Amino acid sequence: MLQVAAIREQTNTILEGLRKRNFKDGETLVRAVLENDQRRRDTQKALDELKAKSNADAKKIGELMKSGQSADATALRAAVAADKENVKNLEASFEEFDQKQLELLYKIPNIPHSNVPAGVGAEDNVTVYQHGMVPTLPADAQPHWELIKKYDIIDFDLGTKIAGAGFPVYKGKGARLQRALINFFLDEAVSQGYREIQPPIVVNADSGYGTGQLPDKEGQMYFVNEDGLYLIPTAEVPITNLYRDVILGDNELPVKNAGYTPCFRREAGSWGAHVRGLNRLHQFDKVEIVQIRKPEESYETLEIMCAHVQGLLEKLELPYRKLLLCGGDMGFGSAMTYDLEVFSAAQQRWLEVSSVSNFETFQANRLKLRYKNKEGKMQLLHTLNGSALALPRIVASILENNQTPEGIRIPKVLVPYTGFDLIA
RNA sequence: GGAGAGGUGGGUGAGUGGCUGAAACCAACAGUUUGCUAAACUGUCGUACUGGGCAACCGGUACCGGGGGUUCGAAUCCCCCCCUCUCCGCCA
Repeated sequence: MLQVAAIREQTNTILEGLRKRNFKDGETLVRAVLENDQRRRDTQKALDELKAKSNADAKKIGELMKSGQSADATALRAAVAADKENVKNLEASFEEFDQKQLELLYKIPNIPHSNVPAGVGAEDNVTVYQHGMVPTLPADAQPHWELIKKYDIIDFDLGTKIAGAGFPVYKGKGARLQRALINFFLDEAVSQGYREIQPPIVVNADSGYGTGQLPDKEGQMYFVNEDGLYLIPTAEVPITNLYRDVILGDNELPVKNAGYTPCFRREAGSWGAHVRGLNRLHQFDKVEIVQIRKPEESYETLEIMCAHVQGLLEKLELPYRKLLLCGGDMGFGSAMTYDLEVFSAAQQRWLEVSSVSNFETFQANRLKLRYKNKEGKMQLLHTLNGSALALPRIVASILENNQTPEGIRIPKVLVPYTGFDLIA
């Protein structure tokens, strides 16, 4: 969430940023924040002054009683008791303004970085890099949802039977391929200096608010009502929340964590034409990389993280393109996002396999994640994260792009992990 | 799930209803001294919001697991919740 001070002091910059995002209610919300902020501060001032008076009076009563002037003490006591009612009222309205402020701030998305192109949707994203040849497949090439049946490696019907649609069962070499990819991705991350983390895959509400899934995406997470826990939609949530309410020392920075987790998404209302097979699931596997950086380093880090992901795709021999998302297509909390898309030959489509984002202070502000800078001043840190990588669409692409008359060819780099080089 | 103990500043840990935003020690930081390292000594050493200077600063308020309550006044008393530890039960 944005800082009120920023909204107050750089109102025009903020409004401009929201317009770039094509965020409709920007003007209204910002105005409401400013108005509420003023009232909140006025109330606090009045409240603080009244409390200061009461505190002083209370102290005086103690002194009077000690020196035996109990008549004076009793009189003063009555006066303070009268102030108490006012304190209560002021407290109540302050509470209201404070709560209102949070509610308003929760609704305002992050401000895009100046390099982010304007635009309203996917068609305005900018392709900044493209790599690899789009393979030409034989005329009888099949999409992955056919291939998985042909080779009996992923079973949607079984998943539907034991859980529901969107919960596939991986079998034999299909399961082995999953494990190979997870291990490969983790090894690659560790070799780049990331610390491997295995977090819980359920989180409490505080964590959901910390990284911004709540209240924004309440209905998109599975919720365990009995215990008040959410199934994580991405490892970003637990791994970033490790640093909720943390003040990091200079020697603890930068933070580079990576973790594999299953991810759970309800995907309510998002099942459309292009979601067959592995393209969209309720449960999938992902290795996530998370970095926490000083503000001045974060954009350089964003490029480095992107390069890491691109390296993975190149090692897997997949043709991909790198998109710089336009203002209108970015996630709520992001200041700049690159999407990486792999070309799926059999579907003739680009599939998003990774999203790498710099959140600047947007998450850190909610998380209260800070450090002391050289001048000894407390400062919010920048958080970044990226998928490195999400498995299902990678699997889909490998299956489709690498299909041969003999079977599915496994990328060389994975063979040590799978123990086989062909799914036949 | 049952019984008991406990949750205080980065850590250990004191705390009588007003003199406590909180002792002491350790750690950290700055300085002094010593030929270096070390030691010793001195000082600094929570966070948030807020008012003013609109900068190094000064003031106010709040915070001693969280939330309520009693009281003129609560870290200290009462209630609820959460968490940790020990023992028992159950169990991968």
